[in-house]
Parts: sequence; structure tokens; C-alpha cells
Amino acid sequence: MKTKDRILDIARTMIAEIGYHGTTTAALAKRAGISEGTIYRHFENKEDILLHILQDLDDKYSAFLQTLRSARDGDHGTIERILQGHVQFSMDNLADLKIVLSSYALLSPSKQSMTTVIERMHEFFSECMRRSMEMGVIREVEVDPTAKTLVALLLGVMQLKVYWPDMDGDFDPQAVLFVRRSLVPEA
Amino acid sequence: MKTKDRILDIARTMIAEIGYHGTTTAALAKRAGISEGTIYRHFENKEDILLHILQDLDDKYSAFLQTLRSARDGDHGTIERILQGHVQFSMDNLADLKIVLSSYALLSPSKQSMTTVIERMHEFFSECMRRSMEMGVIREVEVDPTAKTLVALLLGVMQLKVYWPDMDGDFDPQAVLFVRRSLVPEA
Amino acid sequence: MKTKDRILDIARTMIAEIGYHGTTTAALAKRAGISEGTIYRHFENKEDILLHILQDLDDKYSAFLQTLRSARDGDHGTIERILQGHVQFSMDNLADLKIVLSSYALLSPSKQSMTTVIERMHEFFSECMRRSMEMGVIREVEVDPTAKTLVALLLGVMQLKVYWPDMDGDFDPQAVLFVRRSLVPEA
Amino acid sequence: MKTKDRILDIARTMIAEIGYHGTTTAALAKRAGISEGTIYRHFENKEDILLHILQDLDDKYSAFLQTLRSARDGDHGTIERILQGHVQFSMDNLADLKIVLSSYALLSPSKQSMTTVIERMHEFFSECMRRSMEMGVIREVEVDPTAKTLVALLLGVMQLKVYWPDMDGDFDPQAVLFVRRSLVPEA
DNA sequence: CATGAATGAGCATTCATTCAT
DNA sequence: CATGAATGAATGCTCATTCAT
Repeated sequence: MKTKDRILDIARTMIAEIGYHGTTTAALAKRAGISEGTIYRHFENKEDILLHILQDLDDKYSAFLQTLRSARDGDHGTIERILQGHVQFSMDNLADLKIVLSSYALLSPSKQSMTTVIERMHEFFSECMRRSMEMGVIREVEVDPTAKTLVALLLGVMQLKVYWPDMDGDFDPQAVLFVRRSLVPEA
Repeated sequence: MKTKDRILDIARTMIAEIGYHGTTTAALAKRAGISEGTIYRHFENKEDILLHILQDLDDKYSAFLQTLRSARDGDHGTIERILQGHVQFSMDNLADLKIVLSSYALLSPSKQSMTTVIERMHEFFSECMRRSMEMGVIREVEVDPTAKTLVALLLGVMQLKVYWPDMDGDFDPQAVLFVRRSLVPEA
Repeated sequence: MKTKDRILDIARTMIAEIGYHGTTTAALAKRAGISEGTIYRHFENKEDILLHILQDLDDKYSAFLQTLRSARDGDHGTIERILQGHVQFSMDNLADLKIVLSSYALLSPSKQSMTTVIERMHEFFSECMRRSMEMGVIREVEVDPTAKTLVALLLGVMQLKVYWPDMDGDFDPQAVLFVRRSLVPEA
Repeated sequence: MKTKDRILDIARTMIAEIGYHGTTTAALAKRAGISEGTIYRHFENKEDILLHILQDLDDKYSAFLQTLRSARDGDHGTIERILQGHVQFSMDNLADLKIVLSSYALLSPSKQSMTTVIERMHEFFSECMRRSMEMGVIREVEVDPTAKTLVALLLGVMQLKVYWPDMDGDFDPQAVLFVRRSLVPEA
């Protein structure tokens, strides 16, 4: 692996574990087996490392949304696939998620990144719901605030799964059911 | 106001704004109009200030739950009142909430505090749902994972309202409706 | 006991245990059951407390020398009594001794105090030896440097006894014998 | 000279002059012509500097004892050479000696270091005396307490020479004579 | 590309001393 | 005489960043 990628990799792990402020350049260099100065050969400064990590996550999420879009078939199962897909995506990118969730309140690049994710998520959900409503597979609801509700739910689920894994107990199938009962009219 | 309370007050504001690590004792003292040494006459160390803030929040949440408990009357409106109450409580204690939400991932006292809140919230929701189910005002659902879903939703709603107030657009009435559709059988 | 004396008493104990710098006015006040401000009602500053302790030791040593002077009878046993007396005096005033021994190198009042003690000890030993030589009970030796040697020996013995009590093993009778062999001609 | 050695050198001087607590990292850095942070590139913390100084002294004393051991020839002059050698060693390592003497009562690393020195000194003296007694060049005395007496004497002599150089007046030849009279039988 | 010594501003914390009550 | 809250300068230590090699 290239030095730059090793730095990013170690940084991802460390920031996820002990936070952005807790991750010192000295410790990062040591754990990556390089000298402290080398970090500055590849990144402008410490924040730049975070920016790269956030950009990577952004790209991964874009690709993920693309996959979801192409895979949808518009039936009433769509909503489930979307929710489960997002949970799966969270688990697949745990470290990145931890980084964003633990820092968006305090670091503006993280806040910016999280804002983008949330906006795209909201847009995607809105779009899906509008389509499904047109096809008559879900109830007639107010799209915008309902999409926000779904975003909120997903945000909360991720956090519960990330930070209280002990409590989890695999409650997400029931969360999906919860959403289905609210959106899909009974047969 | 007593010096100790002034310190707590300013600290609450500052930590909510710029985080625990961003809040330096020097800046805190300056903004409180006292000398740095005075802080240590009232608190053991910087973390002790955080502990006091968290304890205060804990007490306020306990009192809030007590109010909710005594006010419930078991009809199908209960669930709405609980959700709206929690949203209201969040808005009334915005600074404290920001502090917990922005630090529970990294500071163990905050994590501990948040864990307690979540557990109590979960327990309270479970209890309410069980009661409502017995009275036949909500559907028969699996209590535990559904309560977790509600906790997750609330956690997400709070964050959206706290950190993306611009996006909010007062979506919480629709969030309540979302929950009602999922839990309350149609007339 | 008067407040002033209680402060002095606690201070003596604390400085002997943890040194002058280690003894904070806050801890001293707490242990003496008074407020920090009260200390400054009785003493000009922290150093003033030390000065009082040193003065007390000075007085006690003066009185001790007076006793020795009046008790001496000039026979060859005198030197033993003087040495043993000094060791005894050290043990009786352990706290004060620890204070002086641990601080004379760094605090000028202590250095001054120690200087006075050493000079008086030297003078006293010289005087005794001169007398004993006149009476023919000890060998003819050079008084001044021999008295210094005795002072040095005593200084060392005190330290060994104070700081390495485990090692001691009651070696002072042999130390006295060591001196006797050097000074008293064999029968 | 390497930066690390310069720091050690200046620290030795400063600690000898104004004590360990009196020597601040800021003053040390300034006097060494480096920044404060540089100190921590070479030493873990302030105590670590002291530890290095003590270790150096330990090594020097070990080497010194080795020299003494190889140079002894067992005649009745041995004891003189040992005493004079120790006095000389003290003068050659005045700063280190001052550091140990001024801090062993309060700092545990210093205490530990001093304890080691005293034990080795005691052991070495005992060994020499036993040898000399076997060769019949000194009197039959109780080895252990007499060795302690010599240690005490040496400890006291060092202090007098280090802290009261004005008073000294080169009394150590007479101190050696004092010991010789006590240990070596008259011809 | 890589190094690692050096920097210096910044941090939490301590403590002798003061002073209004 | 006594209090105890307040002070503020000082301390040991950290850490992102620079730069000569």
C-alpha cells in the first residue's frame, strides 16, 4: 500500500477509536511506521487528512445510492430494501461513520459532510416515496416531512447500533416493520 | 448568582458551542469574569464541571419523566404527548443536549450519562406501550424492539432539530403522525 | 493549645514528612482545622513559619549545650557523653532535624540555622577537647581540624539514623568507641 | 555537544545550585538556548532528567570503586587512600553530589540512588577492613558497625566540604589521621 | 520522498497571598 | 481574631507544524 493510503487507513482507525482531537500526529506517525514529517508530505495539515476520509465516505455513499437507484423496482418492498441497505452500509463503513457521528457537531468539515449526506438521503427518500405513491404501493403522505422522519429514524438507528451495540439485539427488522406499518396500507 | 453557578452557566454555553475540548479554562474564566484559579475553588478539575452539567441534565430528565408519568391517562393520545413532550424537553434544554450529543462518543462521563438516558427512555416507552396495548388503544407489537425504534427515532429527531434547525421546517408533527399510523389501528 | 502553636506543630510534622515545598498552606490549614487566612494572622508568610521552627530548634539546642556544659566533669568519659548526648538530642527532636537536614542546602534560613548549629558544635567540641587535653585524659591532637572531624562524624551519624533507620542497627556505641580509640590513649 | 547532553549539563548545574523544584523547565530551556518543547523530545518528563543525572553518577561511582579495588595493595595505607579517594571523588563530582545531598530526603529517586551508594560504600569498606585485619595491618574491630561509622564520617565530611567550604580549612588530612589513630595500632 | 529534531503557542492545574465580611 | 472566596503568576507538559539534511 502507498504511504498516503497507509496514513489514511491508520488515521481512519484512530480517529474512529479516540476521536479527531485525541489522534495526535505523533501517534499516527508511530503507528503507521513513518516519521512525523512524512505526514506533511502527503497532507497539507491534520484537517486535510480528515477531509480525505470524509471525501472517501462521500464517494462511497454516492456509489451506494447509485446501486440502490439502479436496483429499485418500485414495488412495495422498495422501502424495506432502502432502509436495510442503509443499515448495511453503516455497518460496512463503521469507522467512517463513527468519525462523522462523533465530530459533525464540532468540526465544520464533518458538519459539512454530514449535511451533504443528510440532504442527499432526504432527497433520495423523497424521490422514492413520490414514485411509490404514484404507483400506489404506499399511503398518501406529505412527502417532505415524512422523508425527514425517515432520515431521523435512520440517523438514530445508526447511532444506537454504533455506540450501544450491546443494547441493539437486532432490532432493525422490527424498525423496518414499524416503517412499513406506517407507510404501506394493509392488504 | 453564585460564582459556582455562573461558572456552570458559562461552561454550559461554551461547551455546547465549541465542545468540551474547545472550551479552555482560560476562556471560560475570562468570559465568566473571574480568574482561572477561581474555577478550581469550585470544581476539582475541568471534567468535574462537565460532570455537574451532566448530573443537572440527569436530574431534569428524571423530573420530566416524573411529570409525564403522572400526566398520562392511557388514551391513544398518550404516545403523541410523550413524543411531543420529549421534543419540547430537548428544545428547553438545548445547550445540555448539545453537550451530550457532541461528546458521548468520546468522553466516558458523557457516554455514561447518555446510556442512562437511553435506558430510561427505553424502559419508559416499553412500559407505556405495554399499558396502551392492554387498554387496546394501540396495535399488538413486539414491545422491546419497537420501543428501541422509538428511542432511535427520537434520538434522530433531536439531532436534526439541534444541528440542522434550518432543515427542520417543523417536521415533528408529521413525525408524530408517522408513529401514530404505525401504532394506532385505524378507526 | 493556642492557634499559633497548633499551626507550628502541624507545620513541623508536615515539613518533616514532605518537605517545605511539599507543605502547602492549604493542606496545612486543613490539617490544623483552621482557614487558610488564619495562618496569615499569625505569620507574615510561609517562610516565617519555617523561621519560627528553626528558632525553636536553635533555642532547644542552646539549652541542650547549656546542660552538657554544666554536666561535664572533665574526665575522659566526657567525650562519650557529648557524642551520645548529641545522638539522643537528634532522636528527641527528629522532626526539627529532618526539616533542617532536608532544606539547608536550598533554603537560606535553614542554611543559616544549620551554620549556627555547626559553628557552635565546633566551638563546643574544641573547648571540650582543649580542656581534656589540659587534663591529660585525651591525646595531644590538633584541636580545630579534629573538632571539625567530630562535627562531620556527628552530622553523618544523624543522617544515617534519620534517613536509613533500617540500616542503623544501633551502630552508635561502636561509633563512640571509634572516637575513643582515636582520642584516648590506651591505658 | 548533542542537545540531550547540553540539557543534562545545564540541568546538573541548575539543580545543584537551586534544587530540583527550583529548576523550572522554562528556565532550563532558556539557559540551554533551546525551546521548552525540545526538553520533552529527549526526556519523558522533568523527573526523567534527574534520573539520568543520578544514573550517570551511579556509573561514575561504580567506575571509581573499580579503580580503587584494582589499586589496593593491602598495606596499612589502604584506608587512607580510600578516604582521600572518596573526598577527591566528591570534589570531582561536586554538582552531582550537591544534587543527591540536597534531594535524597524528599525525592524518592534520589533517596534510592543515595541508598545504593551508601550500601556499596559500606560493603566496600567492610571488605577492605576485613582484608586489612587478616593482614594484621589494622586493629581487630567489629567490621559492620565500624564500616558504618566510616560511611557516616565520609557523609559528614562531604557535606561540610560541599556546603561550608569556608569553614573547611583543609581539615581532611586530620580526618584521615583521626581514622588512622582509631584503626591502625601504634608501631 | 523521507526524516526527526526543533519549535512555541497553548493547556490544565497549583499555590502563596490578599481582603471584604 | 477568624473566615474563605478570589487572585494571578507560574509550572510541567502537549502537539501541530516546520525545515535542514
